[in-house]
Amino acid sequence: VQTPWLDDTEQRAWRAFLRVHSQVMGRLARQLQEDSDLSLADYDVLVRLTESAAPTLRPSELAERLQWEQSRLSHQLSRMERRGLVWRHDHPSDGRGLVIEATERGWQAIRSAAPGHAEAVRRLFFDGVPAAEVEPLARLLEDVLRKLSETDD
Amino acid sequence: VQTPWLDDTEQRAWRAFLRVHSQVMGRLARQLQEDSDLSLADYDVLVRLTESAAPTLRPSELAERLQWEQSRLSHQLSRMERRGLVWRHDHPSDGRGLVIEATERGWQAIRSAAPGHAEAVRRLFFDGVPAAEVEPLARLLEDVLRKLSETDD
DNA sequence: CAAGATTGAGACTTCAATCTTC
DNA sequence: GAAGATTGAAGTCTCAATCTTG
Repeated sequence: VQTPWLDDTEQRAWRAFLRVHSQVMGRLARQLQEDSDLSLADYDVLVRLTESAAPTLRPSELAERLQWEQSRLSHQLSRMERRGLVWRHDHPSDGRGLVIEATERGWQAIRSAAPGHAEAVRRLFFDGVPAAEVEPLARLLEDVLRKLSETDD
Repeated sequence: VQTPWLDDTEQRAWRAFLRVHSQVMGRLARQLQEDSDLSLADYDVLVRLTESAAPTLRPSELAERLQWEQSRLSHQLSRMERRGLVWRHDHPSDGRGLVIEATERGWQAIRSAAPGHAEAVRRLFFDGVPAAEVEPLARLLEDVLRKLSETDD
């Protein structure tokens, strides 16, 4: 056990991390909304749904991939279904469950939104990162994730 | 102009960045709530308020430091005032404005919450980062921020 | 009773509209 | 009219409670 406080460099890194996240996400959200009438949550759901090998996913599986709570996903799917972006039908063999599918409208939305979104991520985030540091950064963040998955609290 | 897509390494880095943020923030929020009955938003407001050299801040100045919208801050201050964490009084010289101050209860809350929060940030984030990479990481993120501040969209 | 999923209430954020004082 | 700040409505997230089927 060490002193609880962050040292100056940690403080700088941590505050910069938080600011980068809020700045980039804020701008990405506005860009997506204006250009494609999608929220970031809509976008993430559609990405996971359409990048899946299978044509449909169960809510629990989708929640797992998004790392969302079931309840959050359920509310989100209700809103997206209302707007015609996804479908819910009964699971073919498990009467307790459902199966989620992107509608044609959902596919069109994600196909038309993806290039602009990816371009924005590159412009807002990666333009500030030297090419040679992208791989080390990915590694560092993946190491943090690995550490996190080993602890409960 | 290049291809709009992210390459594999960028994709890895970006997804890891998002996951680290949501994982860490989710756990920090639960820790703060359970140990100190504060939300992350409460915590951030109190930090800015109590780390200020002056005893009070105007809402616009506080919003600037938090990088929050005025409206968000106003709602947040209403909730915090209701719970006795901050005070709003009329600005001494500018009749349009206000001045915000942490109450004694607010000071106690932040003093008692800060060590546990800092410890959690270190454990959840920095334990996964080699000491020699903290400074380069801070630099990298600050460079991204600098780039961001130069662009509008 | 477990698992899969939804629901409703309450807290939080955003946007546009509003109010007051300079 | 512009600046400082608040308000209300609509959308979103979390938590606990609930419903249905295995």
